[in-house]
Amino acid sequence: MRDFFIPFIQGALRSAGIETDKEIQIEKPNDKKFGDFSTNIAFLLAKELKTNPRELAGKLIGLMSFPESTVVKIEVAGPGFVNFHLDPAFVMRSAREVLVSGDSFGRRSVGEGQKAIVEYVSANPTGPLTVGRGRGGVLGDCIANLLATQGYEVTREYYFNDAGRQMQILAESVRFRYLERCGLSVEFPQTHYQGDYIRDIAETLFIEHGDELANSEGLSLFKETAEGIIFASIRKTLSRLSINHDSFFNEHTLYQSGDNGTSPNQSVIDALDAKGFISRHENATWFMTTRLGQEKDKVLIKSTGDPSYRLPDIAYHVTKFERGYSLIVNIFGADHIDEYPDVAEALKILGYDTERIRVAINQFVTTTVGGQTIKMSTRKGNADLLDDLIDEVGADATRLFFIMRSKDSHLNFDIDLAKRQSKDNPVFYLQYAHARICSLLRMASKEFGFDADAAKGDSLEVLVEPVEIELASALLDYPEVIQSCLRFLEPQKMVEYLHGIAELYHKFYQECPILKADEQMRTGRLELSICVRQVLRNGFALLGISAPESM
RNA sequence: GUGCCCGUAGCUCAAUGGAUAGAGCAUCAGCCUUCUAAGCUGAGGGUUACAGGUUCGAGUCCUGUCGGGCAUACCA
Repeated sequence: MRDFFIPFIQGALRSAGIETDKEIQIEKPNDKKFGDFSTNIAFLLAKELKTNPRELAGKLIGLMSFPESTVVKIEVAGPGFVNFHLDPAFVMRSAREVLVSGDSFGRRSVGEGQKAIVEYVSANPTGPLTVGRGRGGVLGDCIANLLATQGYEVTREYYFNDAGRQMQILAESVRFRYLERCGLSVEFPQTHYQGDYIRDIAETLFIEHGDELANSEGLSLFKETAEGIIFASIRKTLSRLSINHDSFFNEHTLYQSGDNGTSPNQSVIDALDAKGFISRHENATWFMTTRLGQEKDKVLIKSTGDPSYRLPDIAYHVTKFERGYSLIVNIFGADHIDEYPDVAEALKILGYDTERIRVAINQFVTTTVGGQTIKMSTRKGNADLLDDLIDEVGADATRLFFIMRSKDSHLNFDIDLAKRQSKDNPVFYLQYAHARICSLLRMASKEFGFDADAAKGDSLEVLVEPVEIELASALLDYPEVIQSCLRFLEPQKMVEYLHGIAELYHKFYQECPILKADEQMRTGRLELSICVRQVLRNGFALLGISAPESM
């Protein structure tokens, strides 16, 4: 809807002989007395034109003319806002687009022909997913969904490492538990994974092999078994939340030589070396980040000869560019906050355009039960598990709670609140609105033979109640909400928006009789209801929550 | 110590640099012989942690102070 105004404002600017590259901002005033839309363009230009905003605004509205029955009033208000008042019939006519576009309402083609990659979760298979990981997972998944609506060809990728030190500790942990299971007395180190799932894996091995592994020193069977079981459980947990990656990138491939005889890791070292950013001392290979103003250099290859996590991280990102992605989105937890800057610096040195990369860092999740905070740690085995959370509150509530807050804020996941099957739970509020419409349409079909699938929106224009106009106008904001979510990588704005739609619908439902109205009015209100249902459905799909037809 | 995030109603949180800072919960007062009351209407509740600055305009941007979280590894 905002786009509607742009050409007219540009036209007025041209007529006034004003050239500017300033972005024309259209906003929806909070207070309706300021019109349906407004622009602050006069403020933005007043300074460089050495005039006052009110005067400029007055001049501009004199140069704007809108088609019949679209904008009914333009006025200058306050210190220089230009406010537009729409013809309600224009709003209702426009709302037909929701019906016409259906499931693709809100879609755009701006990303057409471009590949985007979203990397999220990326937990190493050392244990079951914790609640904290879920937040990044849902955030990444929603961002991928949002990008897909804009025409991007989206890859959802999971990056993992099954070769590092943590996996070694995992294998040893399983072996200790296995030896215990064989009846041998061993001391389980505090540094190792304490969780019960280690015992379960050991039990699996014991059932399959009895105690015949007790004397072998090799760890590979322990590691492979653990990895297989844990990875399967991670993927199962994710799929419960409708998170399904289509690419799993194993860090190990970065160690293997390609066609040119060098590994991606080695290529990074060589390239950085050529630029003079590599030094070798103390038996290690260093990335000279001090040349970039940092306090210390960073180790890329340890004195053991193994790369530190930084090197494959850089090499991994190189592959994202080399695989042809024009948009690269990374979702990290706050604990990895120091990881990305070094990667970005290295990529810049190697000549890659880091502007294509967008990083979303989500803050931590604390869960509270009965007002008490649970601290989490995978190593100590007292983590609150994502699976347990889903068991308790359901997949829809889990997803919604994870994204209903800004990623920059700590999330306080109140399990008691989410568990309550009552109006306190925001997911019910949204879903109830959808179910209510479905029920209404079922009844309309039964009583009047109303065919929702055949509705074209021809009767929308008979609607004149303020709440009806407001609702239709709000529905038309949906495409812009998607763009806003992407601009800030904040799907939470969609939750807020849908909540507002649900609220307006409930109000409309309360104030306006639908099935009891005369035929024309009834049809118009049913059509508006279908529009609402469509926007809710589309929004729910982006957020990955279900749209129940009855509750 | 340094870097990043946060500090907004009793609680959990919103608010592209815009006009009188908004929702939900909780509290209080109303609305079902009427399409789903899992709903709606209304009321109370604020020096946006504090002090400066930038400008037509600051919760938002800049500087500093205080408070909380995270990170500061040859772990990932």
